[in-house]
Amino acid sequence: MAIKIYNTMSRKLEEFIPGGEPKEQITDYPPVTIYSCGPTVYSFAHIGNFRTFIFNDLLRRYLKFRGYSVDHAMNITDVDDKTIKGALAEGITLKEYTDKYTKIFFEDLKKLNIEPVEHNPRATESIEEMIDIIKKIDEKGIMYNSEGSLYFDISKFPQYGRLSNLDKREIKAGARYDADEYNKEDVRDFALWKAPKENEPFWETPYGPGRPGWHIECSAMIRKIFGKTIDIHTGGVDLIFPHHENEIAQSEAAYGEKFVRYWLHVEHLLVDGAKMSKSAGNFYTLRDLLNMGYSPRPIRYLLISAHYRKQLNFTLEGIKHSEQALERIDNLIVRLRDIKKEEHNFNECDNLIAKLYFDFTEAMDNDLNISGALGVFFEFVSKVNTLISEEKLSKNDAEKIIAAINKLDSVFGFINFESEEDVDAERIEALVQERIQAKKDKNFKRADEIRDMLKEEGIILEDTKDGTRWKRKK
RNA sequence: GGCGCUGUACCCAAGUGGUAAGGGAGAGGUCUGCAAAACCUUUAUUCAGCGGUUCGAAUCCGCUCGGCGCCUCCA
Repeated sequence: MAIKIYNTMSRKLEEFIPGGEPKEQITDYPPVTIYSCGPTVYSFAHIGNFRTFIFNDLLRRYLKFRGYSVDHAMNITDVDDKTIKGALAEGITLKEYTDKYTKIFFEDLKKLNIEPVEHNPRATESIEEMIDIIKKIDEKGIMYNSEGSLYFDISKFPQYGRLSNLDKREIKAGARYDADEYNKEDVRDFALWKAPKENEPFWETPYGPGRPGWHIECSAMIRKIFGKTIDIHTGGVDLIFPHHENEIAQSEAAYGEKFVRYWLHVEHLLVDGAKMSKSAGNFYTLRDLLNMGYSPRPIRYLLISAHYRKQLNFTLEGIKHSEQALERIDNLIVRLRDIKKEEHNFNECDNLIAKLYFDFTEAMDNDLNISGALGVFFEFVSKVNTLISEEKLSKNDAEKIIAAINKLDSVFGFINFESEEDVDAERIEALVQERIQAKKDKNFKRADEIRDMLKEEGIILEDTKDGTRWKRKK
């Protein structure tokens, strides 16, 4: 059984073979090389952006779950029109400006429980490698210089357009192909290197001073970090054209070898039925939502729970639904931890867990079908709840089940969330004890009073036959 | 105009040829001093619509209607 993923290049579901060479065992494969297009650090990322980054996270986590090791890079674009403009507007250096938003970006990633990746190259730290590629392209005569800017010559790269299927495209009447201020021979040619304008930062090169075009950094970083064909390249669907098409053109023209084996593209997050985007103004940042009182955990759940190739319509109601779903999982774990029974009289626990793994893997192997996998998981939750109600599980069974849930959570990343120690634990515990005594004394008025008081603080009490447990409402 | 994604219950969402997963919400029941949690039962003769292929289709084909995106910076 192998993982199947949808490759934008072939528009088909393909069996995933890292390195292009089938091996006997998963552990025989070299680390899976992944490159993900990261953010341009000119302002806060919005949660549409995070949908893609959470998908990247799901992908690498699942590969690891399946036994692959991963070598994953995500870039930080820290020089482009927007960052330059932003720095200028604030009267600080480009570096000061981009450092600020880079830091915020990584904080947000952490809040969403997105694993750090192995490499986070910055565009401004990869100039040398960009020039290397440009030299190669130059040697092959596939570029030209126009007013100090260097352009890739589409007409000399016949494969251009294979990824986006736009090679034979007709130009829509009125399309703004003349938007670029520079002189290009063909409207579809794109800048490898841009001549400096007034007040803009620039780097000295054998081709003269200037700054990178947008697409060159990804090609350069991939070469710098991986040095050869990579397995997976990810990004939002809006990057298929022109960004990824241009990356392919640059890298394959320069090095004459296949650039990427599998192209994975994440569909957009919609809000009110339209694409969430900065320019449209219809976006939420993570901070917006946190300020509204939502937690990162249900946000992660919501963004991860729909299949990545389907548009997902974001609503605040969706976050609430996610909170409820998570509560169901949390309640199960609380119940499992509460089991004290020592003797074993149930023999199906291992089978139940084995089936969980099998069905989960089957769903996820199919192009990372997380919704199917969640269905499998919640069926398991129901079964275990029933077993607990029937008092069939021992403490040992419960521990095995918790371990299995944690194993799946190495992929989900929304169950075990960092939670701070409860500073009020002692006080709450004392009140709980007082209430137990009140109940014994049939003083239900006082008992309810305590319960209501704690509820005000968001603390839920649950009476079980073994005593009272409490939890914070998430 | 070209290239894509998409339309499944009140909401979210799997299923891509074998007779509709799962979550939320709703209703009834069990348990409980009352709750909460959990469990049980229940909620789509039907998958935008209409044709076709097939023993059999939500799944394949055709047409129609609707939503979204890319073709310009964009995850």
